[in-house]
Amino acid sequence: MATIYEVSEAAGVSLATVSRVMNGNTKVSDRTRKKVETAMAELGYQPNAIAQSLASKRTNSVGLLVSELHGSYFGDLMSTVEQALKQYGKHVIITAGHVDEKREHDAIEFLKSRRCDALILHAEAVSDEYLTTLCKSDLPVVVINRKVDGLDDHCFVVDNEKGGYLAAQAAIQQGHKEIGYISGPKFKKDARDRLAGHKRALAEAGIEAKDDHIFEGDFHESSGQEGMHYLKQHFPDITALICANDEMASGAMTAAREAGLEIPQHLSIVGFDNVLFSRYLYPKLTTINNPIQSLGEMAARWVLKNVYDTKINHAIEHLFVPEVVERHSLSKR
Amino acid sequence: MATIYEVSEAAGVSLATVSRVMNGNTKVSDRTRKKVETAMAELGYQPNAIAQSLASKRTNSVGLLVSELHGSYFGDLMSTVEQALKQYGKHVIITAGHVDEKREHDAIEFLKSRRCDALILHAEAVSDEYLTTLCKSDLPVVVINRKVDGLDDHCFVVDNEKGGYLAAQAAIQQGHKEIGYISGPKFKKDARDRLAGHKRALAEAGIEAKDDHIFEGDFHESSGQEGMHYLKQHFPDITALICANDEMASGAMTAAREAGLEIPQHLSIVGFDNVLFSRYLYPKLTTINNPIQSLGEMAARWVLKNVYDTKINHAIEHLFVPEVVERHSLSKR
DNA sequence: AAACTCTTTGTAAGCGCTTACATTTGAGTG
DNA sequence: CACTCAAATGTAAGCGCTTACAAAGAGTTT
Repeated sequence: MATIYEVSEAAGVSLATVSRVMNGNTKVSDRTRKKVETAMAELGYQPNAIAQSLASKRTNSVGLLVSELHGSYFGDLMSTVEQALKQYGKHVIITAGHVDEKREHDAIEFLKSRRCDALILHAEAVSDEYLTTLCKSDLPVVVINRKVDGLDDHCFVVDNEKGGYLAAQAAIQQGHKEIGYISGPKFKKDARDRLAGHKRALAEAGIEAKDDHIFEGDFHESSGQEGMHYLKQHFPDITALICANDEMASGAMTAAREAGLEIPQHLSIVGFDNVLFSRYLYPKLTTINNPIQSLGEMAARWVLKNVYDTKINHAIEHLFVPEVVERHSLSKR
Repeated sequence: MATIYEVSEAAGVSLATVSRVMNGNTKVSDRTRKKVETAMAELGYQPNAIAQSLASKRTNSVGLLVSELHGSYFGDLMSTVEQALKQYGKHVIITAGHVDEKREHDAIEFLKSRRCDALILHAEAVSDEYLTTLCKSDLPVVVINRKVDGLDDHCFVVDNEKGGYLAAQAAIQQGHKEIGYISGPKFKKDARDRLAGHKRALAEAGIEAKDDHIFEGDFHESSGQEGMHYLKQHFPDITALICANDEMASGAMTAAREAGLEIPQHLSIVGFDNVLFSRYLYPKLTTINNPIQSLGEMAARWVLKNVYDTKINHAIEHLFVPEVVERHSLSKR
């Protein structure tokens, strides 16, 4: 593999000049530029990004931490972030934290050791303190889908409380009064917020929020099934079920059907997130739009603007408001 | 950020010694090791992976090219590969090629410029020649889900022809004779192979393979819907529909239902891939297991063994055989 | 105690680039 | 034609590590 040195020899110029035509920032006369470019082409020269990074202290790569590498939600996130950055020649290095404190921590350390120019974190398990320290360091960091007090400028969040509120409200407006809820794990802030919104809506409508109508799941399909079993067994009179995400809603639908309940005739179901597959469920899932793609795009823009000084016209927003996506799994009581 | 130099000063040893305790390959006395480790801890030292890579000519990262960053299929692939490599301290750098020749090419060049130690490619658009040249270079390369003549040792594939055969056979065994088929895009080898298997099964059963019973989709959900519309309109008498992947099967199910067809009573549907969500469709999708995870794991093992000299016990296989996954979307004629 | 091993540690030369600074070039002046 | 001054190019010092090789210790043996 040819090095810059060989190119400089072949072109009869100095190392510095070759470097200059590569980076295009300083002036080089047309004639020498041509010479260098020919030499590069002849040698099939490809700059060594590692060496460039070491010398320039810039890797042109941004680290992205997600919880999992699979699943619609993270797929959408990764995809948007990558697209947005690639447009400007920046690359993402993706790692998974698996919602485990140590693994998230390790993943972040890995990204730091790779000398990413910035970090975009969908961190669920590490502490607020850790994130705060991280943001205070000179490595630019943004946090997705999590609000940390004092770090507002670094956080991109969706109003989960409002989303929870909207979901419940939608059910209430359809005349439902006995409403079950399958929550996400309570140690997660977004799960708590969604539940809080849910309760607020019930309270406003004068419906008593019974704690045992709430089943705590883990955001995975299987816990949606478990939740459905639990609710069906203990509270056969519920007419609507609200799930804190679409995966659990899908699980609940399966379980409901197995129990002989038709959706939405016997039981209405509302999800949350509006992941891609929610529209392919049967019946198509009524859900709350979680603009994860917008979050990802904003985070990417923030980085482009604040780290790479890219001129971006769009304003940068930090709070996103969810909306109800009406489909077919919710109907009149 | 502390450097190795500061650590060496703090510990009162030379650079080389610090490097030695980091890499743990050469002997260092316990006493100095302790001293160095303390110094590291005190300074919060974190090795600069970039500098390490430049000096050692090894990045401990392997490049992974996928077509998309979203979708179950690639999610599963990325996830498995990452897990397998992480176990041994190796990392993946993921890029997307978007099934476009230029973009795939660029993505591969990017991975090369990042000096990955090896490449795992799910390349669909670049030419066989390009891949062959690549494999001949001194950068270790393996190819997933694509067989390139002469590169057998580098390819990990599933027997798509057999899969197509099995899907059709399953339908035939249930007494179906009028069978529709929604194919993947014909420029893709795997799509062609699956279709070839399909035709072979029909031929063996003495069923005429009518070309207009075959709709060419693009492996995406929407083309499944289109295919269903087309078939329903032109060949209302088909009783079974085989789709070249699960996404299209899901689209077809939606379209079928909208057209008033119940599954599997009016129409049986068989998919291909057995992606995660296929079991959450309603009815649960009968499909062909595409062991993409095994492919990913094998590819990772190959790299560990051949590039990193890791001692791995398991044998490395190159050809995987698909199986029918019986669920509820296929029933007797 | 000298001679000889085998370990442990240090020295210094890169790895392939970038970039501050110095030097050269050459067009534009009076 | 000597004289500026800006533009183009070159020089060389790193960036933070690894690693061959040299040197120094620490035991052993005679």
